[in-house]
Amino acid sequence: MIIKAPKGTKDILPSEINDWYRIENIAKEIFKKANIKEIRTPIFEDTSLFERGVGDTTDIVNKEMYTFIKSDRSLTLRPENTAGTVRAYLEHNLYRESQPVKLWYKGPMFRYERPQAGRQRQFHQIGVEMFGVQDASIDAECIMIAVELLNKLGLKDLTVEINSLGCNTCRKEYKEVLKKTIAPFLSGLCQDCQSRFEKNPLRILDCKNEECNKLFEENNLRNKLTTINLCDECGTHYEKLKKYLNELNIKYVENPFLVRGLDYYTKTVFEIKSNNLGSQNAVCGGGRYDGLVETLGGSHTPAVGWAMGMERLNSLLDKISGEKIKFYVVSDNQLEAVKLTQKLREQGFGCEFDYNSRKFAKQLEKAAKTAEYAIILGEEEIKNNFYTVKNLNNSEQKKLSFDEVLTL
RNA sequence: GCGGGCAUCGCCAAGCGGUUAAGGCCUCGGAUUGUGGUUCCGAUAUACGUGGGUUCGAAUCCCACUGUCCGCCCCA
Repeated sequence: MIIKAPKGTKDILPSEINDWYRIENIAKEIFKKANIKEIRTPIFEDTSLFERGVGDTTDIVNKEMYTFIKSDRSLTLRPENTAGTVRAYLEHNLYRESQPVKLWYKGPMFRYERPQAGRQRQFHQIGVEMFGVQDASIDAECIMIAVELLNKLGLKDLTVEINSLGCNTCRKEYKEVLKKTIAPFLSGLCQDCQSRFEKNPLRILDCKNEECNKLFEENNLRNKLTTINLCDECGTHYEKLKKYLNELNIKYVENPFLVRGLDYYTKTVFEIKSNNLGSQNAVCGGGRYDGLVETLGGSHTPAVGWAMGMERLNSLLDKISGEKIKFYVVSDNQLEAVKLTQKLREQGFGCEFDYNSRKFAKQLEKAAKTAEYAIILGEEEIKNNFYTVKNLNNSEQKKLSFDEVLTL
């Protein structure tokens, strides 16, 4: 019996690795221009980091974490990387550096969920976190960078959705209004919504349950509840963000029901959705989390960030075909072949040689699949100290010296 | 956690109760002894997810399990 990769995990094979590099390379360029620095944090963290950070009413923390105990310590495979980044920001006193601190990361995340299209148990995110700026201009920059990356990757049919969840004060009021308005219908709502009612009533508006939806529509609840009464500050912040996005020519749709399932979001939240994915259609999600640094033991520090699902991105992109190396040595003398290979590699060229002294026809066939040029090194060449070089794209063949080979 | 679909060689597949279980791709070898990508020939030496059952007989019918995919939920 062959052991298979665990459910919801995938091997990334050599034939697809270039697809990953493409995303990473384009992202790195963009991050560099924006002066965003890379950070790498552990793949597992103290369980309490996620309980406190992500929020213990969230699905992620409630039922999706890979948690294990090792010598009396409860550890958890990171389900997302904002909490870990904030932890590192605090642990290494990054708040004492000049602000804003702008960080990016990429790596595997783990959530115990039922796998389906665009959803795995181990998946990869690339993300950005920016600390220390209250002004909406950084929310705009954050979204701008995400959009730039998606555009550079050549993605089409994307929709940027935005919303504001308000800060703690206005949200508290809004929650009361929500609860008052929904209370009469509570018994008709689904179980999830019933438990959300106390813990996190904001999420009720997000419910996709048919009966809940019916109730909402019959009583026009959604429209009544759409407008969160943002306090002055939050209202201005949101208006400012929209103004920036308009000026930056970033098209967006306001989605008042965009309520994220992570507890730490405040004010701005956004998602970028693709129409070419299945039901898991968010390629990018993020928002502002002004309270998180404080929740995790720091002083009040505003922050914004987003994350993208790399395999979702990949599934939207054309596959890149494998690259060829420069040279392939065709020879019936393996010793000379490997020596030439060594010399060429030392000069910085990709080179392979044929391990079997088989017919040149076979070797050439392999060469054509592997390389741009075949270097034929037979008795005659060795005796007279030259190389027969064949361009495998156009079949041109020349007799060259070693130095001439280097100019190819 | 709840629904639904699917499981035939490395990949794509035909087959729908009695076949030596097609075919294509890929890989490997060969077509008079140093030249590929086209063509031709051949090979991959018991491939029907697993375990039960029905039947004279099952890849084809039934059951269970497992895997996978698609939805719900949630999210990236």
